[in-house]
Amino acid sequence: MAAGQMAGAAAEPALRRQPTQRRSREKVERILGCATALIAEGGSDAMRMSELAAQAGISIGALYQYFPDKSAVIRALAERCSADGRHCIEEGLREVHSLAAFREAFGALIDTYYGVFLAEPAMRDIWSGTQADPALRQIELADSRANAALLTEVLAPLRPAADRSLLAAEAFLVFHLGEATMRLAVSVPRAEGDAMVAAYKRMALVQLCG
Amino acid sequence: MAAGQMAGAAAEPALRRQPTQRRSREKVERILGCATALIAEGGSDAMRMSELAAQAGISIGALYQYFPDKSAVIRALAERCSADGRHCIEEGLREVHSLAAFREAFGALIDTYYGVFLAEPAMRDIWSGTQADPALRQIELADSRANAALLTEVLAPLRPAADRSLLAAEAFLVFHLGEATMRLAVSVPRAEGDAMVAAYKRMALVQLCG
DNA sequence: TCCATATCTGAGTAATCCTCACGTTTGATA
DNA sequence: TATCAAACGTGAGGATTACTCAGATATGGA
Repeated sequence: MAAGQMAGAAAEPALRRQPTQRRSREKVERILGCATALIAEGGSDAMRMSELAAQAGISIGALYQYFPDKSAVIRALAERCSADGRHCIEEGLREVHSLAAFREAFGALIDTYYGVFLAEPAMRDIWSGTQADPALRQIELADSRANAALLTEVLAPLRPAADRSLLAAEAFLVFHLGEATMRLAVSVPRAEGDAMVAAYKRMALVQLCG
Repeated sequence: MAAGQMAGAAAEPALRRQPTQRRSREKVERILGCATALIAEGGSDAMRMSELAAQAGISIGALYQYFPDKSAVIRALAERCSADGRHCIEEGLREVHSLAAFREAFGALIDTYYGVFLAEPAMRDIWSGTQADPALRQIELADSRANAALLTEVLAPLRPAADRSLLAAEAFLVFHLGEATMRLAVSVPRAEGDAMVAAYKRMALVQLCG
């Protein structure tokens, strides 16, 4: 799916002012960077729009010229994360032409993902608000579906006997459970978290590779 | 000075006023019932404390005599849910003395849980706010751990070769992923959700029973 | 230099959580 | 039954915060 814009009723755009000039684009980047830092500190609920504006070195009014509301800032971060993740998966599955290669590539992807989760508290917080904000939930579901489609595309030729649409649904679930595993793993002692990620890998591979 | 009913120095008690009289206890019940209805309508973020007081037929001040703040209402509902769930699991695993019986009992429990999730939108919403409110997260983690301990207690004798602490960690993960599966399953078309729950059962049983 | 357009500013508005000083009800006891 | 202290209830208002808008400032071309 190449469509970047979300389907559905005419929602407000993610950015109020289209950053045509380079200066504006840099400002948006600075805002998002500050937002990441503030969310990492105390979560997105504790992030104050006034504080964000101050950190970014602009007035509250200017901030609201770029983003229509607070949730749009969160959404922009989520979309950026989502794109990064998909790119990572595309790279990781590029040269996979056997089940053995798939197992190895999948394990490596999970390890990478786990590393990012350990390193980026802001990311954990953003995806946790997924039920409260329907727009954010849409992003997450679309993300999981797209990633599952990538998996399915690689897996289907390797498992010609499997029903393709069932495979897609299972890949969707496996992906979602990967995120849940990460969230849990980073909130228990490190050794236990590592064991959980390992257990998840086993479960996922049994499900995906049979 | 108020009489020293404060047990711990750090955390505020779930109920501000101890309901010594029957009238008060009934009132707490009515408040929680109205809260469930309001959350089912639009989520806990959209629940207004003033609206909750109006629905329960009391003033805003009276509401705050029972609950120290809004999150305490949510927590009270979460704790109630949690206790119900644990009771359900204890019942379901009572007479399990073989792996075959375990498989059947586990499947039945998941089906029950899925049914509750489909029927109770308020429950979905409450558990989704789990990252934003640390106290709620603690309840959820403690709940998962307690339930995993129940599973482990039943499973360990059936799998004497398995390492018990590893089994406990895996049961913890499996439990958590069950919740994640439910959340996902209820937000996709019914047929796909059913397929996901079935896939989860397979994965969980492979992991738990070998 | 002058003007049109783009961008910025920050005090103010509205919505909401929660408090507190004071009024009302209850039930044990005289 | 009458009394009163403690339990319970009330709702206007304080405090916080997302978001707006009328006016100020910066920019770049003629």
